[in-house]
Parts: sequence; C-alpha cells; structure tokens
Amino acid sequence: MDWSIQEIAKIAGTTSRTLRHYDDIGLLKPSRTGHNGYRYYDGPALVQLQRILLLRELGLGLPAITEVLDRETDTVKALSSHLEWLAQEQDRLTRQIASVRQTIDTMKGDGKYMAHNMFDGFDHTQYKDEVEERWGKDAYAASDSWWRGMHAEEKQQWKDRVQKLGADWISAADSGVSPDSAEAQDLARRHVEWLSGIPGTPTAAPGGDVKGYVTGLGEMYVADPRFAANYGGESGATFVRDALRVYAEKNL
Amino acid sequence: MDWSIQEIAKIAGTTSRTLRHYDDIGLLKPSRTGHNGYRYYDGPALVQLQRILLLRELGLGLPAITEVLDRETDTVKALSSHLEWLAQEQDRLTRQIASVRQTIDTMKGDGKYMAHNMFDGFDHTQYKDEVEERWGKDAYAASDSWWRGMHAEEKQQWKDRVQKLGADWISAADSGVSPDSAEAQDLARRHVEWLSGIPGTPTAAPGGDVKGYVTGLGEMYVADPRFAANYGGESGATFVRDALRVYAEKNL
DNA sequence: CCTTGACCTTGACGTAACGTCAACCTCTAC
DNA sequence: GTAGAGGTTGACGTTACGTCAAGGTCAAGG
Repeated sequence: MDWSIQEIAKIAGTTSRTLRHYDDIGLLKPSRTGHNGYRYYDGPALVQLQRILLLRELGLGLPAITEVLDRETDTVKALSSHLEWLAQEQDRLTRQIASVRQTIDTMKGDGKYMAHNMFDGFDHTQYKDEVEERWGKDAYAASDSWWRGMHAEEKQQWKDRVQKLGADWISAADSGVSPDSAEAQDLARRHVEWLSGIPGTPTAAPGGDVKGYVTGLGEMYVADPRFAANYGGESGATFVRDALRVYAEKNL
Repeated sequence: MDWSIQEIAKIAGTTSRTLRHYDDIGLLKPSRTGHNGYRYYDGPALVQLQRILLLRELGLGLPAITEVLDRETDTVKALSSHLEWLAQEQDRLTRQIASVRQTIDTMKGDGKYMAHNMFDGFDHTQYKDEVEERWGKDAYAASDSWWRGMHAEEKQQWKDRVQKLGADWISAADSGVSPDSAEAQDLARRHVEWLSGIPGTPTAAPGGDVKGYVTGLGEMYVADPRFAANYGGESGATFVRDALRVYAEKNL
C-alpha cells in the first residue's frame, strides 16, 4: 500500500512541491518510482516525512534534519544546539524591539526638546520645513526668533563653539578613552553648559528635568544619523551618549 | 569635499559592496560619478547612508527604507508597523522555544515512561535497537519480559484493543467533535484504562503522578510522528492530546 | 480512437541582502 | 614601465520552497 505524491502530501499536510524538493536534496526519496517517473511513498516513508515536518516546525534547517535522520546524529543534541540559537535570536529580537521603541519615542518625542535639538550643529534654516512639519510652527518660530535675534558675531561664535565641541568629542572618541574618563566627563560638562545657552532648555529650577533632558538627548544623537554625523558617526554618537549618561547620573 | 566608495564605507561602517548594491536598487545613488565610472559621495549622501544604516539595524527591509526615504512615508509610522511585526516574531519564537524544550524533555524524558510508550500501537520488537539505545537495556528488558510473558491470545487481544482504540480516535477526530466532547472524553477514559494495563504505569497510589503521565503522553503523541501516525497524523494526535489533557484535568 | 481533465515530470526563475570570486580597467608611486 | 591598491560590471551562492511553463500519463466518456 503506497500513495501518490499528492496523496501523502495531503496526509502529511504539505505540498507535492515540497516532496519533490526533499527528493532533490536527498532528504526523502520515494519508496518506489513508477516506470513513468511517478513518485510513490509507503508507510515508513510517511513516518519519515512526519519526522521531518515535526523537526522543521521546530525551526531546524533541512541540512540539520538531514544530518539527524541520515547520520544518526542525536536528535536531542541537535535540538539542544538549535535551542541555543533560538534563545540568541530571541535575545536579539528583544533588544531590537527596545531600540525601535526608543527610536520611535525619540522621534515623536517631546517636541519642545527636539525642536531645539535640531540646531545641534546644523544650520537650522536648512531644516525649516522639516522642523515645522515635525514639531509645529510655534516651536520653529520660537527658536528661530532666538537665533535671528543674535548678531552676526554671536552667531559665528555659536557656530564655532559647536564646531569645536563636536571636534573635541570626535577626537576623544577616537582616542579610545572610556566615556567615564575625566576627559570625556569634562566634555560632557562643556556640552551641558553649551546646551544651557539655548532657550527652552530645562534648568535646575523646580520642575526642570535636566537629567532626563540630557540623557534623552544622548539617545537621540545615536538615533538620528544627522546628529550622529556631527559626532563622528554612530560610534562617536554612542560615545557621546554614554558620556552624557554618566555625567547626568553623577551631576544632575 | 567628497569620498570614494571605500572611504565612505569605512566612515559609515559598511562595505563598498553594500554601497554598490544600494546604488543598483536605487536606494542611494552616488552624488557624483567620475568619467571612469568611479562612484563618489558627499556629505548629504553620507547622512542619507547613515539614516539607511540606522533603519536597517532596526530591522527594516530595504524596500521599506526606500519608501521612507523616497516617498516621504512617515518614519514613525513605518517603524511602528515594523514593531508589530517584530512583536509577532518574538511571539512566534517564544512559542517555538517552548515547543523545542517540550520535545527535548519528552525525548530524553523519564525513560520509564517512554519505553512503555514505545508499545503504543507498534510491534515493539520492531524497535528493539532504538528502544535499547534511547532508554537503556533495562527499560527494554523489563517491558519485553512483560510482553513475552503473554500468551499468544493475550497478545492478539492487546493488539486488537490498541487497533480499535486508535481507529476510534481517528474517526472521532475526523468527525470534527471537540476534544472536550462526551465522545472524546469517553475515548480518553478508555485510553487511560488501557494504559493502566502496562506495567510501570503510575497509579493513583501515593507518589503516582497519573495526571502528569497522561498529559505528558499526549504531548509525546504530537511530538513523535511515529505515534502521531497511529492517531491519524499530527492533527489526529493533537486531538488526542487535547482530549487527554481535558480528561486528566477533570478526572485525575 | 480521440478527447478531456486531473495528475505527473523536469527545468528554471524569484525571494533578501549582500559575500565572494572573476575578469578587466584606472590611478598613483617608484 | 610596472607594481599594487582600488574601481567597475557581471554572476553565482545562500533558504526552502512557490510559481509558472512546457509537456508526458492515466482513467473515463463519446
């Protein structure tokens, strides 16, 4: 008693294409082949097939399954190492989900903060439309008037300061010192001081969450590549973020 | 100021091949192309690239990234729907891990139980080597002596009973009734009664975890296709498992 | 005998995002 | 002139089949 290819496919809950594939890769050969080339499968073949499908559902790759069935590799052993891989994947996914959440929060975040952050080392007029679109006309207008209110020299000074700070961050990151080193922490102090010059920045006054602001800012440097680019790319931004986090924990 | 393909690759932390790929699929075109075909990238291109790499790290597909960058699709929206997908994946992984654990436990499980279970509808002599290998010579010998101790008629009766039970399970499963229906529960009762005839089966006596035994058995019917085949394949085995679980909960 | 439809076969492309040759051109330095 | 480093365009390989495409085979009916 044997079955045609479609029959076992139905019985086992798979497709004929899959069976042909398994035949091609030598995972499951038909028990008999008609003179016309038709594939026929018997009971033991069905049992094998169901083993295969079970292992596949558990996420094993076909090569691994082949090994288990052919070379008498211990099924438990194969599943155990597979389990490790699954655990790693789960871990990676968990972290990725956290990152995505963080990024989303940062992007649609407070708005007040973001609008100011947009000035971080950029010619903000370049981003007018985008700032308006993302954080509203008011946020843009407020910061814009602050900026416009400056004299040319002040503007230049500001830009120079930004540039110097960015350059120092990059060289510090490149030098390989750790984010909690004295050097990095001094940069963090300068960074926070500089931030305080932007209107709207929270202060140590009651209700001002300076600490949250600074750490959130750090996250954003990493999340948004336009900021990251100003700190030497993602690795640099990561360094800045870590340094700011340490600084905020200790001093704010 | 612009960079060659390897230069930005290094700056952004990726490879030149990737950049060529992005060029091919239209995700990121070089800002300039030399007369010799060389690709050159400028600052804005770098920023774009870093955006792309960020989104990619978050797990977005290149088509999705293209859509975000090209068609002004809202990044937050794209990330949000991506987050849903990630959550689903995480869920799937979690369930798969549980299944693999279950299967591993079942396979290397108690041994005592497994050895007996091997008789479940099979000519156990057919599996002598495997039983010995997986659960030890003692387990096999014990069950074997029980089986050998039977008269031919007894053996035949036993086999008939097994066959009848299996057939009834299959027809019940096919009939579409639910596992907690009276019919299925009556089959479960017969199943447990039948099991009690096998030496080594736990009893209601102190220390005998009949409930755990029966539910574990059900899991194994699903996990091992050789058993599943006796109950009409995986769907049938699933039905048996569910029915046994309900029965065990209520009566054991 | 011929047709029709259901079922079978092999062959081959497509999928995601590049890694990895292969064959060949270009630029800089000695 | 010639390395040697770097650039270019193909094109195959990767996972597990889905999905045509083109063409035999088989049972039933006219």
